[in-house]
Amino acid sequence: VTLTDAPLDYDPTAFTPLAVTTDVVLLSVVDGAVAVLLVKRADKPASGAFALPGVFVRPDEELGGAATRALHDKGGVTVRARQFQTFGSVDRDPRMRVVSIGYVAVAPFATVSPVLDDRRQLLRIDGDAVRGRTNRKLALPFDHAEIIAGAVADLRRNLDHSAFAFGLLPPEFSLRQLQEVHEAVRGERVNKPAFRKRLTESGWLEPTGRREMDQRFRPAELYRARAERRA
Amino acid sequence: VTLTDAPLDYDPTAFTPLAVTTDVVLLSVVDGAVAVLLVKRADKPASGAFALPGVFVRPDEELGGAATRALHDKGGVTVRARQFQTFGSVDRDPRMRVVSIGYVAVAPFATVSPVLDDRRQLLRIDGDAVRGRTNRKLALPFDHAEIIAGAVADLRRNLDHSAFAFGLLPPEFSLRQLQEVHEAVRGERVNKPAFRKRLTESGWLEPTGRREMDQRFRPAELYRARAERRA
DNA sequence: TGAATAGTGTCTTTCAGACAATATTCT
DNA sequence: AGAATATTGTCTGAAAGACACTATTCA
Repeated sequence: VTLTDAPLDYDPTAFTPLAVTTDVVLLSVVDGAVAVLLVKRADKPASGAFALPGVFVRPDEELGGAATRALHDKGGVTVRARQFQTFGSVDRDPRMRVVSIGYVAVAPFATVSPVLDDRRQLLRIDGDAVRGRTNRKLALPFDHAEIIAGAVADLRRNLDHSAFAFGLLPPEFSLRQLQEVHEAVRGERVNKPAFRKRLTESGWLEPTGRREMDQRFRPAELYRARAERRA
Repeated sequence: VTLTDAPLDYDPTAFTPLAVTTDVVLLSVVDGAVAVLLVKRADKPASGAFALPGVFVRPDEELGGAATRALHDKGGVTVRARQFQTFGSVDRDPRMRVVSIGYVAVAPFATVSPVLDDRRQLLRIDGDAVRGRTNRKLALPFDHAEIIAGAVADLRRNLDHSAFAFGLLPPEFSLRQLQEVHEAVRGERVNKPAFRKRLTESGWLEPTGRREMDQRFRPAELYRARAERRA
């Protein structure tokens, strides 16, 4: 079915197709701070500027598939993404009207680091701003700053309600690492005993029996995330 | 700027415009149950069936504006709507590819009741299903059942975190009414003293000094929602 | 043995649920 | 007075923060 011979609904004059994209915010924690994967744009507008990986949604492609494709083809990373908000201001793209469906994904630094180069960077988020390699505040094209802020807010909201946060860590991790991730995302320190008690009794964690290696002092127990929550 | 002479991005073959709509889920509480405003469709497909009020987004129209227009023109109600999720399965509309941005709104029954007639009905939500006038489960067109379920879940999540729930009540209300609304949305009873203490100390409520009238027994104090939260 | 971090115990505060008592209004 | 509901008080248990203590590892 093409667009032109489709039956019309209600008000025939109101129906004009729009450009639809997905933009993906891949978040990670680097040195105790939340960071976002940005890709240097090859094309106009804003060519050469760092921006979120995004693609136009194809007519026969699911929205989640488009998000995965954006992250894979432009970001070089293959992880699951979750829809969080849609951005569609009339003037958000200078070329034309573009509605962008925002997706958020998380990954441990080790998963992202192999693909980083001149064109792909994992940049620290400092409050509302993204800071570049030289610690300068980056001006992002379109409304990508707003999209990133929305993704971080979404991650913060869902940190406790889901297993989402484990995606920021390697498969095996210590409770200290988990706490550092929580502190980085929430932007504040948390109480150690309370955090440990809450998490170990949450049913999400499974002890591996292994411990940290190459530590200078007492090594920590390692845990992994359970696929299914358990009592 | 028209779509055809716009500059191309990255992969030129990937860019085809899609139809974009907003569908609005207006929720209210009727007789202790959550209900949704549905409108009888005038056009194909599924003409004559009850469905969510929705419109195609115009090229020069904000998304929120399209949601307001859908609710106003098709629903006959003028209230603020909030974006909650975007639905875009390839086959969700039999005519063609349509991406729909879901909005949720709330209103007291008294606001909606004047516009109800044969074509516009406020129907009770029972678990996952919508029940019609004759208490029969209604089969909704497209993925509107899924959209409604998403809106209810969103309302439930945000019941405490925002002033959103006050929109389900008239400007002045008693604590008992407020508790009934919370119970209807959450689908379970709540503890009365705890609820009262939590709400009265939340900073959202302002006593009006007035009380209920036309009650057979002791009248309850009336409150109104504060625009700004206060200590 | 000491440095440094992992992990635990205890006290206190806060908050919500359970239950019941008191207060108010109308018939 | 009595019915019926509004409002409040008290007890209890769960959970988190503050603080400090014990345990473990390596240099």
